[in-house]
Amino acid sequence: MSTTPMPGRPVRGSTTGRSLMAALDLFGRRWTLRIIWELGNEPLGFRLLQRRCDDMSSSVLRQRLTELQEARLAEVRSDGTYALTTLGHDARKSLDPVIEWSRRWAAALADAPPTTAENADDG
Amino acid sequence: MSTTPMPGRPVRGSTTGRSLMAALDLFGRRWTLRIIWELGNEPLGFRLLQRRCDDMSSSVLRQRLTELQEARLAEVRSDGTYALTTLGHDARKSLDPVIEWSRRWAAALADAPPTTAENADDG
DNA sequence: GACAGTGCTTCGGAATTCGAAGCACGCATC
DNA sequence: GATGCGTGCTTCGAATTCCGAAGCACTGTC
Repeated sequence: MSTTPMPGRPVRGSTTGRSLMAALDLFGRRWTLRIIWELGNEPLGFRLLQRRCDDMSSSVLRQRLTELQEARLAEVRSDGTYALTTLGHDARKSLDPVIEWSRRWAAALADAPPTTAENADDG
Repeated sequence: MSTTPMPGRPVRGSTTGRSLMAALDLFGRRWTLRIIWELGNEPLGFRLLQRRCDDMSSSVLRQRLTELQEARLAEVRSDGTYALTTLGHDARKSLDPVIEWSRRWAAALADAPPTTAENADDG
């Protein structure tokens, strides 16, 4: 454990350790983006957060929460719930353009549906 | 195969299929963010792209490239190199704030260095 | 033909994720 | 004080994903 990507130290699969690569590595882990997003809406307890994340595995959630805490993006509040730190909220806000893009993405795919094989005509 | 997250269809572990969740799932796969980033700088051939991504596994690169093509973010050009589509470049641009955030992240951690697991319990 | 570089595939092993179960705890109700 | 419920968190076997080295077919150069 404790392989949390951090700026300034080597990133998984890399030796550069540039902050961007560290961020890309941190965010490129399953559920991390989603957790930040859900936590950005409101502080949540462990089990409720798990439910919000499509009932993701509790073991992985625990690991992600630890990573997020080590990376100073999340913290435990006095009432026991998890919340984003100032840095965490800042990160979540940086995700806003991605959110907007996803809408354009959906619209673009709707306009020009993929003609690939596996996507048969479903009405 | 073909588990590429797409807006409008169920996302891995989910049944909502909202475009945001699809995007979060797509980006939350190892190397995906990095590939988009590298391809955003310039079109690259398979092996060169692999090198740019810290010599990531070719099998995974192949899979990511397929997913990116299915998601209409990347395409193969006439000269055989891979490049981002308009949608892909749009996505990469939406990542810019994340880049900027990663710098602030590095700066914040430098100011208040992590207490590295078992720490001196300061205040 | 020998050599080098390309995109891409295969495959055994390592790492990550999953999912269900369980533990210790607090808090009501009985 | 026993029962039931909900919590945060842990454990662990299995499924999935990722890794990494090797190899194939093809292209171009000498």
